[in-house]
Amino acid sequence: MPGTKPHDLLIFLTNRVGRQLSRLMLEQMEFEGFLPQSTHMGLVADLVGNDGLRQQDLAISTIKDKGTVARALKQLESAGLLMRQIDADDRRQKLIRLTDKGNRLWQFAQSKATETMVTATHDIEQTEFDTCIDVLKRVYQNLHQQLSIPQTSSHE
Amino acid sequence: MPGTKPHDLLIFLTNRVGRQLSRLMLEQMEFEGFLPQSTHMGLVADLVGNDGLRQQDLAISTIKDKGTVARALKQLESAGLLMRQIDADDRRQKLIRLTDKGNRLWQFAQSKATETMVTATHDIEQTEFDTCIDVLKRVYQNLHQQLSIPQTSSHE
DNA sequence: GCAAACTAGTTGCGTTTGCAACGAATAACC
DNA sequence: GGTTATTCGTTGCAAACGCAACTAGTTTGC
Repeated sequence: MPGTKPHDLLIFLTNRVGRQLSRLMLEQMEFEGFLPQSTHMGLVADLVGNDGLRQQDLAISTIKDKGTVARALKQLESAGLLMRQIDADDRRQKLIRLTDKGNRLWQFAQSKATETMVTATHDIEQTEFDTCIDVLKRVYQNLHQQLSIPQTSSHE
Repeated sequence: MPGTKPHDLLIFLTNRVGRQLSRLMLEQMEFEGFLPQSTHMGLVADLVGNDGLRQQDLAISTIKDKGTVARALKQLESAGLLMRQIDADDRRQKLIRLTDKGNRLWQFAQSKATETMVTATHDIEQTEFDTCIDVLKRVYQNLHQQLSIPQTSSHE
């Protein structure tokens, strides 16, 4: 990627590394008859240890359209990986909770991820890697607020 | 994203930050009547200062299917942003070169990217950011070899 | 020189995705 | 209390993507 200024690299590097990791990991990810996709795993990652999230929350954190989230959750539910329960306090929203099988999928994914990550980071020191993760987390947080706002409905 | 081990974060962080940056930047990217998409900009980024790449090369570096690349390049060509010229030495392959308009698109994109990147990195020190870029570059390189190999045709 | 194997790019097809329109439930306003 | 505005989730639709089959051009082996 020559000809780019440093700050331009981030958008291409994140997109490409993300796709690389997704492709390499997902091809090993068949779990009890279910073939998860990138979208599925992103949702599961947020749901681990976080019972009771709403679909809207997941759409915002994963930066996916709420329709996309709805469909992916439906598939995960059909596969028995999570449950969607209508909130009694506000019957519009559904509260989402991983099942035991969903949690096992997450454990399985973590074990499978190790090998790929060893290859990916074999020449990278731990402190450098940690800095990278930390920077990405902060970028994510900084942009998160930008992206959440657009609910300023255009009413004409 | 709680409940994750450090090395698991990379796949989700890269995918999410990549999508965040793509969405924020692309919505400002209309250029002389052309509305570029993430795939278009990824290709242009590789073509800047690199005349004569083949479609196959671009498919590998951007980690996209060659059909996807073919279609995106066709659109960029129609918009007058690049030219595809059949290689006289090997008439199967097409050599790709940005036009002046294509180079102007890149300049335009860089100018538009600045504001978003300032927001994204306002609380991040330059050295940290550089380390992050460097780590991502190395991860990209390490995985690149993994992904390029699959041409070991299964012949049975 | 010719047939088989291979490679670069294109195209058809099914899946995934984002956008927009919709229905149901709640909140806000008078 | 009833009307209007918002919000959450679903669904229709069109665009984009990956896979696989295909065409055309090149290389290999005899």
